[in-house]
Amino acid sequence: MGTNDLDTAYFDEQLYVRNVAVDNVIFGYHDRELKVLLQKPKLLDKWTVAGGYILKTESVEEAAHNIAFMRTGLKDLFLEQFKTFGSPTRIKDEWLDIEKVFANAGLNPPTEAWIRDYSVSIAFYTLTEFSLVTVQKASFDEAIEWWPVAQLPKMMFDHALIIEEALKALQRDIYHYPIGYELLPRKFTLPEIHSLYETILGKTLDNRNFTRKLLSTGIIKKLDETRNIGAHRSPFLYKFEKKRYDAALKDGIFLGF
Amino acid sequence: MGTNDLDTAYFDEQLYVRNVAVDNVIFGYHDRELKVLLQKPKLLDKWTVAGGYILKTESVEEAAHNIAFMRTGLKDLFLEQFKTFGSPTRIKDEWLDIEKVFANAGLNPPTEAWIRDYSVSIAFYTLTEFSLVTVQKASFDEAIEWWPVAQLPKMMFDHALIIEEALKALQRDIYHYPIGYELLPRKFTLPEIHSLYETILGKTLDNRNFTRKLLSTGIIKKLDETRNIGAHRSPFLYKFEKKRYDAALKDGIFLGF
DNA sequence: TATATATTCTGTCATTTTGACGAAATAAAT
DNA sequence: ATTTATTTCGTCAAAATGACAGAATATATA
Repeated sequence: MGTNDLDTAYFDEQLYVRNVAVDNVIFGYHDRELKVLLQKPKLLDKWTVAGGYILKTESVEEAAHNIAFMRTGLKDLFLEQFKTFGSPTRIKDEWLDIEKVFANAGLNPPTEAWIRDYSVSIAFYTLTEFSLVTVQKASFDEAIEWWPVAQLPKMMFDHALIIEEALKALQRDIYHYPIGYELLPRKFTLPEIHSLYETILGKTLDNRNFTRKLLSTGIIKKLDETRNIGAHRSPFLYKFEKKRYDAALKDGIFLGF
Repeated sequence: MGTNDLDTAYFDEQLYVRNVAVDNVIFGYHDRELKVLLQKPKLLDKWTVAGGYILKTESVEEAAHNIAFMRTGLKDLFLEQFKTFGSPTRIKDEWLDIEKVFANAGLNPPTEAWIRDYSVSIAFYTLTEFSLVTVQKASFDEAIEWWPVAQLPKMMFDHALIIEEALKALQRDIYHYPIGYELLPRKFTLPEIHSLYETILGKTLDNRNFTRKLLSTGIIKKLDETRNIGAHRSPFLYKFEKKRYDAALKDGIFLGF
Protein backbone atom coordinates (compact mmCIF):
# COMPACT_ATOMS: atom_id res chain seq x y z
CA MET A 1 0.00 0.00 0.00
CA GLY A 2 1.14 3.51 0.29
CA THR A 3 0.25 7.04 1.03
CA ASN A 4 2.08 10.05 -0.17
CA ASP A 5 2.95 10.95 3.37
CA LEU A 6 6.52 11.52 4.08
CA ASP A 7 6.28 9.04 6.90
CA THR A 8 9.65 7.66 7.72
CA ALA A 9 8.24 4.18 7.13
CA TYR A 10 8.10 5.07 3.52
CA PHE A 11 11.79 5.27 3.27
CA ASP A 12 12.28 1.88 4.80
CA GLU A 13 13.65 -0.12 1.97
CA GLN A 14 13.08 -3.31 3.85
CA LEU A 15 9.38 -2.73 3.39
CA TYR A 16 9.01 -0.91 0.10
CA VAL A 17 10.22 -1.57 -3.40
CA ARG A 18 12.91 0.94 -4.17
CA ASN A 19 12.73 3.33 -7.08
CA VAL A 20 9.21 2.29 -8.00
CA ALA A 21 6.12 4.38 -7.37
CA VAL A 22 2.52 3.76 -8.28
CA ASP A 23 0.48 6.73 -9.45
CA ASN A 24 -3.24 6.48 -9.78
CA VAL A 25 -5.34 8.93 -11.78
CA ILE A 26 -8.71 8.76 -10.08
CA PHE A 27 -11.51 9.87 -12.37
CA GLY A 28 -14.98 10.95 -11.38
CA TYR A 29 -17.87 12.48 -13.29
CA HIS A 30 -19.89 15.32 -11.88
CA ASP A 31 -21.75 18.35 -13.18
CA ARG A 32 -21.15 17.22 -16.72
CA GLU A 33 -17.43 17.37 -16.14
CA LEU A 34 -14.78 14.70 -15.98
CA LYS A 35 -12.73 15.25 -12.83
CA VAL A 36 -9.58 13.89 -11.25
CA LEU A 37 -8.85 13.64 -7.55
CA LEU A 38 -5.67 15.56 -6.78
CA GLN A 39 -3.75 16.33 -3.65
CA LYS A 40 -1.56 19.25 -2.66
CA PRO A 41 1.27 18.55 -0.26
CA LYS A 42 1.87 21.01 2.53
CA LEU A 43 4.44 23.75 1.85
CA LEU A 44 4.33 23.22 -1.90
CA ASP A 45 2.14 25.01 -4.39
CA LYS A 46 1.78 22.19 -6.87
CA TRP A 47 -0.65 19.32 -7.02
CA THR A 48 -0.06 15.62 -7.49
CA VAL A 49 -1.91 12.57 -8.65
CA ALA A 50 -2.74 10.05 -5.90
CA GLY A 51 0.36 7.97 -5.45
CA GLY A 52 2.35 5.74 -3.21
CA TYR A 53 4.83 2.91 -3.06
CA ILE A 54 4.71 -0.85 -3.27
CA LEU A 55 5.10 -3.03 -0.23
CA LYS A 56 7.35 -5.96 -0.95
CA THR A 57 4.53 -8.20 0.21
CA GLU A 58 1.99 -7.02 -2.36
CA SER A 59 1.53 -6.89 -6.11
CA VAL A 60 1.53 -3.77 -8.22
CA GLU A 61 -2.24 -4.06 -8.65
CA GLU A 62 -2.79 -4.40 -4.92
CA ALA A 63 -0.73 -1.28 -4.35
CA ALA A 64 -2.87 0.61 -6.84
CA HIS A 65 -6.06 -0.60 -5.19
CA ASN A 66 -4.79 0.46 -1.81
CA ILE A 67 -3.88 3.89 -3.06
CA ALA A 68 -7.38 4.31 -4.47
CA PHE A 69 -8.89 3.08 -1.21
CA MET A 70 -6.87 5.48 0.91
CA ARG A 71 -8.10 8.46 -1.10
CA THR A 72 -11.69 7.50 -1.75
CA GLY A 73 -12.64 5.09 1.03
CA LEU A 74 -13.83 2.66 -1.67
CA LYS A 75 -12.62 -0.85 -2.37
CA ASP A 76 -12.67 -2.96 -5.52
CA LEU A 77 -12.81 -0.01 -7.85
CA PHE A 78 -12.39 -0.42 -11.59
CA LEU A 79 -8.73 0.17 -12.16
CA GLU A 80 -6.58 -0.09 -15.25
CA GLN A 81 -2.84 0.03 -15.67
CA PHE A 82 -2.01 2.12 -18.73
CA LYS A 83 1.67 3.03 -18.80
CA THR A 84 4.88 3.03 -16.83
CA PHE A 85 6.93 6.20 -16.81
CA GLY A 86 10.65 6.32 -16.19
CA SER A 87 13.44 8.67 -17.16
CA PRO A 88 16.41 10.29 -15.47
CA THR A 89 14.76 13.70 -15.55
CA ARG A 90 11.15 13.13 -14.61
CA ILE A 91 11.50 13.94 -10.92
CA LYS A 92 15.07 14.77 -10.16
CA ASP A 93 15.19 18.48 -10.95
CA GLU A 94 12.04 19.24 -9.08
CA TRP A 95 13.26 17.43 -5.99
CA LEU A 96 16.03 19.98 -5.66
CA ASP A 97 13.43 22.72 -5.32
CA ILE A 98 11.37 20.67 -2.92
CA GLU A 99 14.34 20.09 -0.67
CA LYS A 100 15.02 23.81 -0.52
CA VAL A 101 11.47 24.43 0.61
CA PHE A 102 11.85 21.77 3.26
CA ALA A 103 15.13 23.22 4.44
CA ASN A 104 13.61 26.70 4.72
CA ALA A 105 10.81 25.26 6.81
CA GLY A 106 13.32 23.68 9.14
CA LEU A 107 12.56 20.15 8.02
CA ASN A 108 15.31 17.81 7.04
CA PRO A 109 14.75 15.40 4.19
CA PRO A 110 15.03 11.69 4.95
CA THR A 111 18.50 10.27 4.89
CA GLU A 112 17.48 7.17 2.96
CA ALA A 113 16.15 9.27 0.16
CA TRP A 114 16.09 6.81 -2.71
CA ILE A 115 12.78 8.43 -3.38
CA ARG A 116 14.39 11.33 -5.13
CA ASP A 117 16.70 9.08 -7.07
CA TYR A 118 15.69 7.59 -10.40
CA SER A 119 11.99 6.93 -10.16
CA VAL A 120 9.81 4.65 -12.17
CA SER A 121 6.11 5.27 -11.90
CA ILE A 122 3.58 2.60 -12.77
CA ALA A 123 0.49 4.54 -13.69
CA PHE A 124 -3.11 3.43 -13.33
CA TYR A 125 -6.40 5.13 -13.83
CA THR A 126 -9.35 4.41 -11.60
CA LEU A 127 -13.02 5.03 -12.28
CA THR A 128 -15.27 6.01 -9.41
CA GLU A 129 -18.86 6.94 -8.88
CA PHE A 130 -18.36 10.51 -7.79
CA SER A 131 -21.09 10.68 -5.17
CA LEU A 132 -19.86 7.59 -3.32
CA VAL A 133 -16.38 8.97 -2.79
CA THR A 134 -15.50 10.28 0.64
CA VAL A 135 -12.32 12.18 0.09
CA GLN A 136 -9.59 11.16 2.54
CA LYS A 137 -6.92 13.66 3.34
CA ALA A 138 -3.53 12.28 4.26
CA SER A 139 -1.50 13.78 7.06
CA PHE A 140 1.05 15.42 4.82
CA ASP A 141 -1.53 16.85 2.45
CA GLU A 142 -2.79 20.35 2.79
CA ALA A 143 -5.68 19.63 0.47
CA ILE A 144 -7.25 16.94 -1.62
CA GLU A 145 -9.80 18.00 -4.22
CA TRP A 146 -11.57 17.11 -7.41
CA TRP A 147 -10.33 19.08 -10.41
CA PRO A 148 -11.86 19.19 -13.87
CA VAL A 149 -9.47 17.58 -16.32
CA ALA A 150 -10.14 20.53 -18.58
CA GLN A 151 -8.74 22.99 -16.01
CA LEU A 152 -5.96 21.46 -14.02
CA PRO A 153 -3.84 23.34 -11.50
CA LYS A 154 -0.08 23.48 -11.61
CA MET A 155 1.10 19.87 -11.38
CA MET A 156 4.21 18.41 -9.80
CA PHE A 157 6.76 16.36 -11.70
CA ASP A 158 5.32 14.94 -14.91
CA HIS A 159 1.88 14.45 -13.43
CA ALA A 160 0.20 16.64 -16.02
CA LEU A 161 1.57 14.27 -18.64
CA ILE A 162 0.42 11.26 -16.66
CA ILE A 163 -3.12 12.63 -16.53
CA GLU A 164 -3.01 13.38 -20.22
CA GLU A 165 -1.97 9.83 -21.00
CA ALA A 166 -4.60 8.47 -18.62
CA LEU A 167 -7.26 10.39 -20.49
CA LYS A 168 -5.99 9.04 -23.81
CA ALA A 169 -6.12 5.52 -22.42
CA LEU A 170 -9.63 6.11 -21.14
CA GLN A 171 -10.74 7.48 -24.51
CA ARG A 172 -9.28 4.42 -26.18
CA ASP A 173 -10.80 1.97 -23.73
CA ILE A 174 -14.26 3.45 -23.77
CA TYR A 175 -14.62 2.32 -27.36
CA HIS A 176 -14.04 -1.25 -26.31
CA TYR A 177 -15.48 -1.55 -22.85
CA PRO A 178 -18.73 -0.20 -21.41
CA ILE A 179 -16.80 1.81 -18.90
CA GLY A 180 -19.56 4.29 -18.32
CA TYR A 181 -20.87 1.84 -15.77
CA GLU A 182 -18.08 2.66 -13.38
CA LEU A 183 -18.51 6.42 -13.52
CA LEU A 184 -22.29 6.58 -13.25
CA PRO A 185 -24.64 5.84 -10.37
CA ARG A 186 -26.44 2.52 -10.48
CA LYS A 187 -29.45 4.14 -12.11
CA PHE A 188 -28.96 6.75 -14.78
CA THR A 189 -30.76 8.35 -17.70
CA LEU A 190 -29.92 8.24 -21.38
CA PRO A 191 -29.08 11.96 -21.52
CA GLU A 192 -26.70 11.41 -18.61
CA ILE A 193 -24.73 8.61 -20.19
CA HIS A 194 -24.85 10.44 -23.51
CA SER A 195 -23.35 13.50 -21.95
CA LEU A 196 -20.73 11.37 -20.20
CA TYR A 197 -19.54 9.91 -23.48
CA GLU A 198 -19.47 13.32 -25.11
CA THR A 199 -17.41 14.66 -22.25
CA ILE A 200 -14.89 11.84 -22.26
CA LEU A 201 -14.48 11.79 -26.02
CA GLY A 202 -14.54 15.55 -26.28
CA LYS A 203 -16.95 15.65 -29.19
CA THR A 204 -20.66 15.82 -29.81
CA LEU A 205 -22.48 12.60 -30.55
CA ASP A 206 -25.85 12.56 -32.24
CA ASN A 207 -28.18 11.52 -29.43
CA ARG A 208 -30.39 9.36 -31.63
CA ASN A 209 -27.52 7.42 -33.17
CA PHE A 210 -25.77 7.18 -29.83
CA THR A 211 -28.68 5.61 -27.99
CA ARG A 212 -29.48 3.35 -30.92
CA LYS A 213 -25.99 1.91 -30.81
CA LEU A 214 -25.75 1.72 -27.06
CA LEU A 215 -29.08 -0.07 -26.77
CA SER A 216 -28.16 -2.50 -29.53
CA THR A 217 -25.38 -3.88 -27.33
CA GLY A 218 -27.97 -5.02 -24.83
CA ILE A 219 -25.75 -3.77 -22.03
CA ILE A 220 -28.19 -1.32 -20.54
CA LYS A 221 -31.79 -1.98 -19.61
CA LYS A 222 -34.70 0.40 -19.31
CA LEU A 223 -36.41 0.57 -15.92
CA ASP A 224 -40.00 1.51 -15.16
CA GLU A 225 -38.95 4.52 -13.10
CA THR A 226 -38.30 8.02 -14.31
CA ARG A 227 -36.25 10.81 -12.88
CA ASN A 228 -37.83 14.14 -12.13
CA ILE A 229 -35.75 16.93 -13.60
CA GLY A 230 -38.08 19.84 -12.99
CA ALA A 231 -39.88 21.66 -15.74
CA HIS A 232 -39.13 19.09 -18.39
CA ARG A 233 -40.13 15.69 -19.59
CA SER A 234 -38.98 13.08 -17.08
CA PRO A 235 -36.34 10.82 -18.57
CA PHE A 236 -36.49 7.09 -17.93
CA LEU A 237 -33.91 5.46 -15.74
CA TYR A 238 -31.67 2.70 -17.01
CA LYS A 239 -29.30 0.27 -15.38
CA PHE A 240 -26.45 -1.87 -16.64
CA GLU A 241 -27.08 -5.55 -17.22
CA LYS A 242 -24.41 -7.11 -15.04
CA LYS A 243 -24.06 -10.27 -17.13
CA ARG A 244 -23.79 -8.52 -20.45
CA TYR A 245 -21.53 -5.94 -18.96
CA ASP A 246 -19.10 -8.53 -17.63
CA ALA A 247 -19.10 -10.34 -20.95
CA ALA A 248 -18.33 -7.08 -22.74
CA LEU A 249 -15.50 -6.37 -20.31
CA LYS A 250 -14.03 -9.77 -20.95
CA ASP A 251 -14.47 -10.10 -24.68
CA GLY A 252 -14.56 -6.45 -25.61
CA ILE A 253 -17.08 -4.78 -27.86
CA PHE A 254 -16.80 -2.00 -30.34
CA LEU A 255 -18.70 1.21 -29.95
CA GLY A 256 -17.87 3.18 -33.04
CA PHE A 257 -19.23 6.59 -32.20
CA MET B 1 20.62 -0.57 -21.47
CA GLY B 2 21.29 -4.06 -20.34
CA THR B 3 22.05 -7.58 -21.27
CA ASN B 4 20.92 -10.58 -19.36
CA ASP B 5 24.50 -11.41 -18.59
CA LEU B 6 25.32 -11.90 -15.01
CA ASP B 7 28.09 -9.41 -15.40
CA THR B 8 29.01 -7.99 -12.06
CA ALA B 9 28.33 -4.54 -13.48
CA TYR B 10 24.71 -5.45 -13.50
CA PHE B 11 24.61 -5.61 -9.78
CA ASP B 12 26.09 -2.20 -9.40
CA GLU B 13 23.28 -0.22 -7.95
CA GLN B 14 25.08 2.99 -8.62
CA LEU B 15 24.54 2.35 -12.31
CA TYR B 16 21.26 0.47 -12.55
CA VAL B 17 17.80 1.10 -11.24
CA ARG B 18 17.13 -1.36 -8.48
CA ASN B 19 14.25 -3.82 -8.55
CA VAL B 20 13.22 -2.84 -12.06
CA ALA B 21 13.79 -4.97 -15.14
CA VAL B 22 12.76 -4.42 -18.72
CA ASP B 23 11.58 -7.45 -20.67
CA ASN B 24 11.13 -7.25 -24.38
CA VAL B 25 9.12 -9.76 -26.37
CA ILE B 26 10.72 -9.62 -29.81
CA PHE B 27 8.35 -10.80 -32.52
CA GLY B 28 9.28 -11.91 -36.01
CA TYR B 29 7.29 -13.53 -38.81
CA HIS B 30 8.71 -16.38 -40.84
CA ASP B 31 7.40 -19.46 -42.62
CA ARG B 32 3.85 -18.39 -41.92
CA GLU B 33 4.55 -18.46 -38.21
CA LEU B 34 4.75 -15.75 -35.60
CA LYS B 35 7.95 -16.21 -33.64
CA VAL B 36 9.60 -14.78 -30.56
CA LEU B 37 13.30 -14.45 -29.95
CA LEU B 38 14.21 -16.31 -26.77
CA GLN B 39 17.42 -17.01 -24.93
CA LYS B 40 18.49 -19.88 -22.74
CA PRO B 41 20.97 -19.10 -19.98
CA LYS B 42 23.83 -21.51 -19.42
CA LEU B 43 23.28 -24.22 -16.80
CA LEU B 44 19.51 -23.74 -16.80
CA ASP B 45 16.98 -25.61 -18.88
CA LYS B 46 14.44 -22.84 -19.21
CA TRP B 47 14.18 -19.99 -21.67
CA THR B 48 13.68 -16.29 -21.14
CA VAL B 49 12.41 -13.29 -23.00
CA ALA B 50 15.07 -10.75 -23.94
CA GLY B 51 15.58 -8.60 -20.90
CA GLY B 52 17.85 -6.29 -19.02
CA TYR B 53 18.05 -3.45 -16.58
CA ILE B 54 17.76 0.30 -16.75
CA LEU B 55 20.77 2.55 -16.48
CA LYS B 56 20.09 5.50 -14.25
CA THR B 57 21.10 7.71 -17.15
CA GLU B 58 18.49 6.44 -19.57
CA SER B 59 14.73 6.26 -19.93
CA VAL B 60 12.68 3.11 -19.82
CA GLU B 61 12.13 3.32 -23.57
CA GLU B 62 15.82 3.71 -24.24
CA ALA B 63 16.51 0.64 -22.16
CA ALA B 64 13.98 -1.32 -24.19
CA HIS B 65 15.54 -0.12 -27.44
CA ASN B 66 18.96 -1.12 -26.25
CA ILE B 67 17.79 -4.58 -25.27
CA ALA B 68 16.29 -5.05 -28.71
CA PHE B 69 19.48 -3.80 -30.34
CA MET B 70 21.70 -6.12 -28.34
CA ARG B 71 19.71 -9.14 -29.46
CA THR B 72 18.93 -8.26 -33.06
CA GLY B 73 21.63 -5.83 -34.12
CA LEU B 74 18.86 -3.48 -35.26
CA LYS B 75 18.14 0.05 -34.10
CA ASP B 76 14.96 2.11 -34.10
CA LEU B 77 12.66 -0.87 -34.12
CA PHE B 78 8.94 -0.53 -33.59
CA LEU B 79 8.49 -1.04 -29.90
CA GLU B 80 5.47 -0.83 -27.66
CA GLN B 81 5.16 -0.89 -23.91
CA PHE B 82 2.17 -3.02 -22.95
CA LYS B 83 2.21 -3.87 -19.26
CA THR B 84 4.28 -3.80 -16.09
CA PHE B 85 4.42 -6.92 -14.00
CA GLY B 86 5.15 -6.97 -10.30
CA SER B 87 4.28 -9.28 -7.45
CA PRO B 88 6.11 -10.83 -4.51
CA THR B 89 6.03 -14.27 -6.09
CA ARG B 90 6.85 -13.77 -9.73
CA ILE B 91 10.56 -14.51 -9.49
CA LYS B 92 11.45 -15.27 -5.92
CA ASP B 93 10.72 -18.98 -5.72
CA GLU B 94 12.51 -19.76 -8.92
CA TRP B 95 15.60 -17.89 -7.83
CA LEU B 96 16.06 -20.40 -5.04
CA ASP B 97 16.38 -23.18 -7.62
CA ILE B 98 18.67 -21.11 -9.78
CA GLU B 99 20.99 -20.46 -6.89
CA LYS B 100 21.23 -24.16 -6.16
CA VAL B 101 22.25 -24.82 -9.74
CA PHE B 102 24.88 -22.11 -9.47
CA ALA B 103 26.17 -23.50 -6.23
CA ASN B 104 26.45 -26.99 -7.70
CA ALA B 105 28.43 -25.56 -10.59
CA GLY B 106 30.84 -23.93 -8.14
CA LEU B 107 29.62 -20.42 -8.94
CA ASN B 108 28.68 -18.05 -6.18
CA PRO B 109 25.78 -15.69 -6.70
CA PRO B 110 26.46 -11.98 -6.49
CA THR B 111 26.48 -10.50 -3.03
CA GLU B 112 24.48 -7.43 -4.05
CA ALA B 113 21.68 -9.61 -5.24
CA TRP B 114 18.78 -7.17 -5.24
CA ILE B 115 18.05 -8.86 -8.52
CA ARG B 116 16.39 -11.76 -6.82
CA ASP B 117 14.48 -9.49 -4.48
CA TYR B 118 11.10 -8.06 -5.41
CA SER B 119 11.21 -7.47 -9.13
CA VAL B 120 9.11 -5.25 -11.28
CA SER B 121 9.30 -5.93 -14.99
CA ILE B 122 8.29 -3.31 -17.53
CA ALA B 123 7.30 -5.32 -20.57
CA PHE B 124 7.55 -4.26 -24.20
CA TYR B 125 6.97 -6.01 -27.43
CA THR B 126 9.10 -5.31 -30.46
CA LEU B 127 8.32 -5.99 -34.10
CA THR B 128 11.14 -6.95 -36.42
CA GLU B 129 11.57 -7.93 -40.02
CA PHE B 130 12.73 -11.49 -39.50
CA SER B 131 15.28 -11.65 -42.30
CA LEU B 132 17.11 -8.52 -41.17
CA VAL B 133 17.78 -9.83 -37.70
CA THR B 134 21.24 -11.06 -36.90
CA VAL B 135 20.82 -12.93 -33.68
CA GLN B 136 23.33 -11.83 -31.04
CA LYS B 137 24.25 -14.29 -28.35
CA ALA B 138 25.24 -12.83 -25.01
CA SER B 139 28.14 -14.25 -23.05
CA PHE B 140 26.02 -15.90 -20.43
CA ASP B 141 23.57 -17.41 -22.87
CA GLU B 142 23.92 -20.92 -24.09
CA ALA B 143 21.52 -20.28 -26.93
CA ILE B 144 19.34 -17.64 -28.48
CA GLU B 145 16.69 -18.77 -30.94
CA TRP B 146 13.42 -17.95 -32.62
CA TRP B 147 10.51 -19.97 -31.26
CA PRO B 148 7.01 -20.15 -32.69
CA VAL B 149 4.61 -18.54 -30.25
CA ALA B 150 2.39 -21.53 -30.81
CA GLN B 151 5.02 -23.94 -29.46
CA LEU B 152 7.07 -22.33 -26.75
CA PRO B 153 9.69 -24.13 -24.70
CA LYS B 154 9.68 -24.22 -20.92
CA MET B 155 9.88 -20.60 -19.80
CA MET B 156 11.54 -19.06 -16.77
CA PHE B 157 9.67 -16.99 -14.18
CA ASP B 158 6.41 -15.64 -15.54
CA HIS B 159 7.77 -15.19 -19.03
CA ALA B 160 5.17 -17.45 -20.61
CA LEU B 161 2.55 -15.10 -19.19
CA ILE B 162 4.45 -12.08 -20.45
CA ILE B 163 4.51 -13.50 -23.97
CA GLU B 164 0.83 -14.31 -23.73
CA GLU B 165 0.04 -10.75 -22.72
CA ALA B 166 2.29 -9.41 -25.44
CA LEU B 167 0.37 -11.38 -28.02
CA LYS B 168 -2.91 -10.08 -26.66
CA ALA B 169 -1.59 -6.54 -26.89
CA LEU B 170 -0.41 -7.17 -30.44
CA GLN B 171 -3.78 -8.59 -31.42
CA ARG B 172 -5.45 -5.55 -29.96
CA ASP B 173 -3.09 -3.08 -31.57
CA ILE B 174 -3.21 -4.62 -35.02
CA TYR B 175 -6.83 -3.55 -35.28
CA HIS B 176 -5.82 0.06 -34.79
CA TYR B 177 -2.42 0.39 -36.35
CA PRO B 178 -1.07 -1.01 -39.61
CA ILE B 179 1.55 -2.93 -37.74
CA GLY B 180 2.10 -5.46 -40.50
CA TYR B 181 4.55 -2.97 -41.90
CA GLU B 182 7.03 -3.71 -39.18
CA LEU B 183 6.95 -7.48 -39.54
CA LEU B 184 7.10 -7.70 -43.33
CA PRO B 185 9.88 -6.94 -45.78
CA ARG B 186 9.66 -3.65 -47.63
CA LYS B 187 7.97 -5.34 -50.56
CA PHE B 188 5.38 -8.00 -49.94
CA THR B 189 2.43 -9.67 -51.63
CA LEU B 190 -1.22 -9.61 -50.68
CA PRO B 191 -1.28 -13.31 -49.77
CA GLU B 192 1.71 -12.68 -47.52
CA ILE B 193 0.13 -9.88 -45.52
CA HIS B 194 -3.15 -11.76 -45.51
CA SER B 195 -1.48 -14.79 -44.00
CA LEU B 196 0.30 -12.59 -41.47
CA TYR B 197 -2.97 -11.16 -40.20
CA GLU B 198 -4.52 -14.61 -40.03
CA THR B 199 -1.57 -15.85 -38.04
CA ILE B 200 -1.57 -13.00 -35.56
CA LEU B 201 -5.30 -13.01 -35.04
CA GLY B 202 -5.50 -16.79 -35.03
CA LYS B 203 -8.47 -16.97 -37.34
CA THR B 204 -9.19 -17.22 -41.03
CA LEU B 205 -10.04 -14.05 -42.87
CA ASP B 206 -11.83 -14.09 -46.20
CA ASN B 207 -9.12 -13.02 -48.61
CA ARG B 208 -11.40 -10.95 -50.82
CA ASN B 209 -12.91 -9.03 -47.94
CA PHE B 210 -9.54 -8.66 -46.28
CA THR B 211 -7.83 -7.09 -49.26
CA ARG B 212 -10.83 -4.92 -50.00
CA LYS B 213 -10.65 -3.44 -46.53
CA LEU B 214 -6.90 -3.15 -46.41
CA LEU B 215 -6.73 -1.41 -49.77
CA SER B 216 -9.52 0.98 -48.80
CA THR B 217 -7.28 2.45 -46.11
CA GLY B 218 -4.86 3.61 -48.81
CA ILE B 219 -1.97 2.46 -46.66
CA ILE B 220 -0.51 -0.01 -49.10
CA LYS B 221 0.26 0.59 -52.73
CA LYS B 222 0.53 -1.82 -55.62
CA LEU B 223 3.83 -1.95 -57.45
CA ASP B 224 4.50 -2.93 -61.04
CA GLU B 225 6.65 -5.86 -60.03
CA THR B 226 5.53 -9.37 -59.29
CA ARG B 227 7.09 -12.12 -57.25
CA ASN B 228 7.86 -15.47 -58.84
CA ILE B 229 6.49 -18.24 -56.67
CA GLY B 230 7.09 -21.19 -59.00
CA ALA B 231 4.29 -23.06 -60.68
CA HIS B 232 1.63 -20.51 -59.84
CA ARG B 233 0.35 -17.16 -60.84
CA SER B 234 2.86 -14.50 -59.80
CA PRO B 235 1.41 -12.24 -57.13
CA PHE B 236 1.97 -8.52 -57.36
CA LEU B 237 4.22 -6.80 -54.87
CA TYR B 238 2.98 -4.02 -52.63
CA LYS B 239 4.61 -1.53 -50.35
CA PHE B 240 3.43 0.63 -47.50
CA GLU B 241 2.75 4.28 -48.18
CA LYS B 242 5.00 5.91 -45.61
CA LYS B 243 2.86 9.03 -45.24
CA ARG B 244 -0.42 7.24 -44.84
CA TYR B 245 1.20 4.72 -42.58
CA ASP B 246 2.56 7.37 -40.24
CA ALA B 247 -0.79 9.13 -40.15
CA ALA B 248 -2.48 5.85 -39.27
CA LEU B 249 0.05 5.24 -36.52
CA LYS B 250 -0.59 8.66 -35.09
CA ASP B 251 -4.35 8.90 -35.40
CA GLY B 252 -5.24 5.24 -35.41
CA ILE B 253 -7.52 3.49 -37.84
CA PHE B 254 -9.93 0.67 -37.43
CA LEU B 255 -9.57 -2.56 -39.31
CA GLY B 256 -12.58 -4.58 -38.34
CA PHE B 257 -11.70 -8.01 -39.66
C1' DT C 1 -56.92 27.08 -18.20
C1' DA C 2 -54.17 27.92 -22.09
C1' DT C 3 -49.62 28.82 -23.68
C1' DA C 4 -44.70 28.94 -23.65
C1' DT C 5 -40.31 26.69 -22.79
C1' DA C 6 -37.04 23.26 -22.37
C1' DT C 7 -36.00 18.76 -22.58
C1' DT C 8 -36.81 13.68 -23.82
C1' DC C 9 -37.84 10.40 -27.10
C1' DT C 10 -38.97 8.08 -31.44
C1' DG C 11 -38.55 7.29 -36.71
C1' DT C 12 -37.07 7.60 -41.66
C1' DC C 13 -34.19 7.19 -45.57
C1' DA C 14 -30.31 7.28 -48.53
C1' DT C 15 -25.59 5.76 -48.33
C1' DT C 16 -21.95 2.91 -46.94
C1' DT C 17 -20.04 -1.20 -45.13
C1' DT C 18 -20.13 -5.85 -44.36
C1' DG C 19 -20.23 -10.81 -45.07
C1' DA C 20 -20.85 -14.56 -47.90
C1' DC C 21 -20.29 -16.29 -52.21
C1' DG C 22 -17.89 -18.23 -57.32
C1' DA C 23 -15.43 -17.77 -61.36
C1' DA C 24 -11.75 -16.15 -64.34
C1' DA C 25 -6.72 -15.48 -64.94
C1' DT C 26 -1.98 -17.03 -64.57
C1' DA C 27 2.53 -19.72 -64.03
C1' DA C 28 4.75 -23.78 -64.42
C1' DA C 29 4.73 -28.89 -64.58
C1' DT C 30 3.12 -32.89 -67.13
C1' DA D 1 -2.63 -28.95 -74.72
C1' DT D 2 -3.95 -30.19 -70.18
C1' DT D 3 -3.57 -30.23 -65.32
C1' DT D 4 -2.70 -28.12 -60.89
C1' DA D 5 -2.19 -24.69 -57.58
C1' DT D 6 -2.51 -20.14 -56.67
C1' DT D 7 -3.83 -15.17 -57.37
C1' DT D 8 -7.20 -11.90 -58.50
C1' DC D 9 -11.49 -9.75 -59.52
C1' DG D 10 -16.90 -9.09 -58.93
C1' DT D 11 -21.66 -9.53 -57.21
C1' DC D 12 -25.45 -9.12 -54.17
C1' DA D 13 -28.32 -9.17 -50.17
C1' DA D 14 -28.17 -7.73 -45.42
C1' DA D 15 -26.65 -4.82 -41.88
C1' DA D 16 -24.77 -0.64 -40.04
C1' DT D 17 -24.13 4.13 -40.40
C1' DG D 18 -24.90 9.07 -40.67
C1' DA D 19 -27.81 12.82 -41.31
C1' DC D 20 -31.99 14.71 -40.24
C1' DA D 21 -37.24 16.42 -37.98
C1' DG D 22 -41.05 16.18 -35.35
C1' DA D 23 -44.01 14.51 -31.56
C1' DA D 24 -44.38 13.94 -26.49
C1' DT D 25 -43.91 15.51 -21.81
C1' DA D 26 -43.20 18.19 -17.40
C1' DT D 27 -43.44 22.37 -15.35
C1' DA D 28 -43.72 27.51 -15.25
C1' DT D 29 -46.35 31.55 -16.21
C1' DA D 30 -49.71 34.38 -18.46
